[in-house]
Amino acid sequence: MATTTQPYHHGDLHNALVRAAVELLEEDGAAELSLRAAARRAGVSTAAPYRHFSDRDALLSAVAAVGYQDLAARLAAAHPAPTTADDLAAIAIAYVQFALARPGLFRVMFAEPCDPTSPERVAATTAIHEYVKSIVQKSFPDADPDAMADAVWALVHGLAFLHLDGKFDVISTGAVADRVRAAVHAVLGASGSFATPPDTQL
Amino acid sequence: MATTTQPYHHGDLHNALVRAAVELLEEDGAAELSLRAAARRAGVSTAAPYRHFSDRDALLSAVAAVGYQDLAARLAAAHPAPTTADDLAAIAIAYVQFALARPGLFRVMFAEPCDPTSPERVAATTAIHEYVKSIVQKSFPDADPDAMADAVWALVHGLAFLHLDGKFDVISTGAVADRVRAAVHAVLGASGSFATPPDTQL
DNA sequence: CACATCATGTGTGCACCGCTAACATTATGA
DNA sequence: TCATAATGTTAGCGGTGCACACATGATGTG
Repeated sequence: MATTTQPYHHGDLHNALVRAAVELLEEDGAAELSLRAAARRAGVSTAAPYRHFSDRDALLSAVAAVGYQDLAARLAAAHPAPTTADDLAAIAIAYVQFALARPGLFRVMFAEPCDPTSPERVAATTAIHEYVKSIVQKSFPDADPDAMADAVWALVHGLAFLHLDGKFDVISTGAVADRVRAAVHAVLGASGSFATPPDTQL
Repeated sequence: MATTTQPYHHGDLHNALVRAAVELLEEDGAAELSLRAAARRAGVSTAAPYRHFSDRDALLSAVAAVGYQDLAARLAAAHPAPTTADDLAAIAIAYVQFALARPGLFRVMFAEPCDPTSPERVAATTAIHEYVKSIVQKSFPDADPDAMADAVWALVHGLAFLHLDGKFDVISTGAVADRVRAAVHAVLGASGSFATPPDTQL
């Protein structure tokens, strides 16, 4: 029989809270995520979440973890085995568009002054780091893999944040993609055109 | 004579609040900036700030604006007229160290879901953008200036954020500088070692 | 100088927040 | 069977952003 009366115990409140939190972030990308709001959406009292998360930060870390996985999936979908600059640009565009499409989630993942030692977080971010490194090793076999991985992630991450914060005055999604592609190509084809060293210069 | 009794009118509450807010951010880089805390530090009631700032966001924008100027000064001090990759690396290091030394301020400048149309903000960020562009034009005369400016700012900005958020597992300040330098050099010397196009590849 | 006006301060109150403590209910296993 | 632990509830504390009515004093006009 259907139970119109809610059972006292939720059953899977932990996951329900994470899902509710993600939904709230999707709906209002600007607003801060409130533990109480997540509880309301999950249909429990305001104190219930504390049985599953030690504090707000813990819920945020769990939310961020699902965000990292979503992001990884998006990047993999953008190009399975990138080798050329254009392949990398496609992944960069996917990264930036993830940030623009889900700003609330993206900020929780990266802009929140959270506890960076949360196991969920470190596992997910380490995975991203390894992913970038593996790509970089194939695309730039002669470069220092660690340094190059840092640089590529930073480039893409920086593009995402600057676009997200409106530091670049772009509007349409298509224009964003073009601009990201141009930036990636510019920096990946730069060393040849680097200004001549001081001694031979005017 | 000294006036131990505070006058009813503050005199320059606007600037006092901005200064108080910056101080609070410096003292506790992690904490959220509270309008009430800034008011307390400035020695006025909790409602007084609303005579000078329409809401919390407006104060944050003012705080961010001074942050942008400080940052610009730091960058200019790092190297007055960069042309080589090492010059650019020095500026990148200054940018990252600004973020690490003043995390609260840096987050207000870039990580806050604020109104990006605030005149103070756009003026300051446009100035940074122009600054980066002028540097890039001298260092990479053959590159598309706009695309290259986007890329360079994004690279440096991304490095700052990833270090700030602990996505890179580094501790000492010196190690951070080395790692940033390596990243900048890696990406600025990459195009020559780009993997050969698919047709000639295994 | 007298005085109206207005910018800028204060006090109070509301709704919301994170978090805790004490209590209620139900699932679990000895 | 029934103690116990897990997981819910209600109530409450201090903090926050913000709006309202009111107090104060600087400023310009007769």
